[in-house]
Amino acid sequence: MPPLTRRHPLTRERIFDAALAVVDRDGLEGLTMRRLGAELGVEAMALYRYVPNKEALLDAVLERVLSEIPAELPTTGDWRADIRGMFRIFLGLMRRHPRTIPLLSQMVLTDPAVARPATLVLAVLKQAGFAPLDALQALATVTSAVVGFALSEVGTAEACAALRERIATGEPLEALAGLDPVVAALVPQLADLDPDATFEYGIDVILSGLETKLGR
Amino acid sequence: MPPLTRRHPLTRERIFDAALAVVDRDGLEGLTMRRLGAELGVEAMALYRYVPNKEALLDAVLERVLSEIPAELPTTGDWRADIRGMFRIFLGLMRRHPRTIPLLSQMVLTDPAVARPATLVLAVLKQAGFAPLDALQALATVTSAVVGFALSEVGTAEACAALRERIATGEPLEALAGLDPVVAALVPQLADLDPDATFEYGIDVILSGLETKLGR
DNA sequence: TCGGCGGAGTATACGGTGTAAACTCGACCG
DNA sequence: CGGTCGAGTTTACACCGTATACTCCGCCGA
Repeated sequence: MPPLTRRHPLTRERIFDAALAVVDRDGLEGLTMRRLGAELGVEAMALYRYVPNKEALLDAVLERVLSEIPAELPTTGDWRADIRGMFRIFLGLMRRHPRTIPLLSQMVLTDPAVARPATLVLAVLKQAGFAPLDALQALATVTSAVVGFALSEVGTAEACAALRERIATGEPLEALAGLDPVVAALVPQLADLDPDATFEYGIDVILSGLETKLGR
Repeated sequence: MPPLTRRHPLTRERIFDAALAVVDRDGLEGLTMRRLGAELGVEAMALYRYVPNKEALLDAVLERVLSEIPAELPTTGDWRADIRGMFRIFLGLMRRHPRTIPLLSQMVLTDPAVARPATLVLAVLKQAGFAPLDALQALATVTSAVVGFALSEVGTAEACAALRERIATGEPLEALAGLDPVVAALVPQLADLDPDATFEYGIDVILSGLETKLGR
């Protein structure tokens, strides 16, 4: 990356790259116009020549993240495998940029950056034989689920770490006080759940559910 | 509600009620210590006698929302119907308080207010015959999905309204430019999707998927 | 009846935020 | 070589969360 000179001024791309880097490192509330400016060796107000406001900056960061989704994926002919693959790509995205998940969780289909990968899923579902309306609802189900998965996975991650520590030190969990003890005994085991296994479990559930819908 | 007097000072409960009211009305970023104080006829700093900081205030708002979940629900003996009912209760919660969804989407199971309804689901799954580990993973699947559903539903709601308008005026959708036209033609129909039907579709998918898991 | 005490709420202040408006100043073009 | 234009800076404002010090009322013991 060339240094910032009169001949190589700021760029929207430069700004968005730096913004994503800041978010990845410091989280969403660590992204500040002044901090981002400093990251680029520039005053905060310089950014406003390239971005109308902070909201637009965040939109662009979301788009930058989504752009990591390949433009097209090889389809195997097995729609279940294809959907599973897309699930995994999206989860990978969220694991690479966990601090952007609040952004990703609020994406809407009318955003072009979102519509593109969505049509990939739609195409696979259509090919699989889903009727148009069913394909749309299946798309909603799949995307909702994968966003929910990623949200709960990263959200629970550090909580689970704390939980594990509390269990190791033998400290009781006041969260479970007063609950049905038999059931409550299950909750601490959440800390031992393998995220990948849980994720694959969820995919299995949704895929076989979709299969049932398709067969009917 | 009695007026604010020396005999009836502020209360954590009063504060949390007002905070939820503000969030419901103005959204999360409309909730400000000063605004909340004004709402209660008090200076912002007065709140700090009852709440250590704003984060704790938001936690309490989340808890207040979750407290609307009934302490126990009548179980019908049909686990599928019971899970469906819990899905609907949770969705209702999010529809009643859509601006709190960013809060709800980040809840963790170690929070007592979250653990209580979670054990309700776990109990039903256990009763249905799920092995402990499966019940946990099924719980993760169900909660992830319902959070994802609600997120995408309210997130898409106003976008769909705009979409419908754009379609009515015949304006083309630049979001779909350059995409496979056959597939892209499906996307605008999202605006016509009935939220309830989409939601029930998702429940169907997950329930029949879980059933498959149970049968194996 | 009085005095002081404690606690609820206030006043003030500080560093941080997003951003509007005016400004500077160097590189290019005629 | 002088003017212009545009990238970046400076300054300013309203608002944010919150630390600290303050005020002042209502109760309690004497």
